[in-house]
Amino acid sequence: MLSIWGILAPMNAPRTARERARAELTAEITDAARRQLADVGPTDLSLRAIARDLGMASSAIYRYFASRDALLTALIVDAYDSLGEAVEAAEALVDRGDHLGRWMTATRAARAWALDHRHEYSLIYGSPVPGYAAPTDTIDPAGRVGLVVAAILADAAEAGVLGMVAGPQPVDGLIEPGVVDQLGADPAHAAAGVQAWTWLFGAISFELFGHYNNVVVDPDEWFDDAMARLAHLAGLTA
Amino acid sequence: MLSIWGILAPMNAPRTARERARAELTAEITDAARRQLADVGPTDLSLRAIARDLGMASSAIYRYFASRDALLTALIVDAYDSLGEAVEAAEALVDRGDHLGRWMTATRAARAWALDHRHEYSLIYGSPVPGYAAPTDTIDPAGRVGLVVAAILADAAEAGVLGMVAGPQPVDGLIEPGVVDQLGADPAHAAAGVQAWTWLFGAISFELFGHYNNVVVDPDEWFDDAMARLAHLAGLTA
DNA sequence: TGTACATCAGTGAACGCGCGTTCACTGATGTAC
DNA sequence: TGTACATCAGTGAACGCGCGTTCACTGATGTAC
Repeated sequence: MLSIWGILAPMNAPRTARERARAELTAEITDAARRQLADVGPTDLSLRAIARDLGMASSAIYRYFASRDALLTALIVDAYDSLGEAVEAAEALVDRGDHLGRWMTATRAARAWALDHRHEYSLIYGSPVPGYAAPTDTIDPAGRVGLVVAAILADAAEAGVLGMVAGPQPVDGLIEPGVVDQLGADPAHAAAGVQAWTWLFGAISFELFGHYNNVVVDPDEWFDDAMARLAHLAGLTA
Repeated sequence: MLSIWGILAPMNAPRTARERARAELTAEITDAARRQLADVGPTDLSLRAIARDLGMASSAIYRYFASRDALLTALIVDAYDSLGEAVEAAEALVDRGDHLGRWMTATRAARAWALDHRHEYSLIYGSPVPGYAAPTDTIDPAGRVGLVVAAILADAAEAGVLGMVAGPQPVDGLIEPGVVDQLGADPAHAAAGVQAWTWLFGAISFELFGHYNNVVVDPDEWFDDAMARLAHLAGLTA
């Protein structure tokens, strides 16, 4: 029987019963918080309500999270990771050579995740939670979807099927050099990629936040149309 | 001496001292609320704090607004109108034949307004305020910026300088027929216009909500580049 | 292997806060005769 | 023009609520000899 601990143990294994219990309860708290986010929005998320849900004293939460903000940070990281995983998993199933298909699948997966996790989506792509300052822990997970987009563009470039960026060519230096490197693209396509990334979530936010009410007929069709156009914009046609 | 009341009087003039006082205090309340929004975000907006700021009893607010939600609605309408006016005013100064210039000016004005009114922007384009359901009063003011965009495209079409929508042509029926009519465009350009409208605010939100931190070098340049590309997408090249 | 001490988890009461909303009341403004 | 009554603005106290966080304490788990 293969244990996951056998693999992970070397770095930070919960060895004692206490440590195991601690890891489990930490997870139970974030789970309860996520459950609460299903119907309540980040601002109304309440430590006391979470404690109630778990049948424990509200003060007990403080054994696991230093403050409400610390819990929020954990939830934000989890949300980015959950979204990132959903997008990566969906995209991984598509034929590597079908770059446009990979883009459409990845973006549809992002939208589906958002529709399924509306308040978790708000947590990461909505207006910032008042009084909360995101620590640096959130930077890496936040980049996962962007990296998927970048990989698609990079693969298309390598296959020689990446067209020019549509419209006026972006000047150099728009994107931080470190980020351009990380994306592994030429500056023009890096810029186009960041714009595609922006507009992907712009479209999802508009839908989720109700701006398409009485404007767009069929949100599914509409999204596909927008994403196809975005792909074209970034030079992705096949 | 021309009085503004002389012009507006016919419809709903505050004739008695009482009515005048009422109109003034209503304005003072929303002003105080807006002042509070300068540093506190929609969710934390407090009736009691507004009353304190005006030196009146918190219960007095209820003579002017039925509830916190009613006040929020007024603020939302005002914010849409303020944004709409800023965009309309800026755009109106540009040579009518310079369609691309009108687009760039309009979008820059939208961004400038957002940067100057961060929390008011959140109020209208951020995540919905929890527990608040937007009434229909907000629909018309919300459309003002969209109409400016539409007018630019329509004028370009009339002048015969509106190119095709970039990328795959949008299928018909994506946008509600009533809205297409209101925009006064063919269905393809109506769709492109709504996408441009979406992505305009997508870009502004990403900037305001911090997603460009450590990604984009110069937000001004970046915005212009994105908007130029968007214009191209909608067929606007001159 | 058993004991003595240190560490940690969880409790329950309390602190201090601010909020939206209601209500009975006082005093000023407006209206009809 | 003056009086009698109705309408409205604003007050201040109260209701009922929930929140994040702290603190002294009890009991269980882990560790060193």
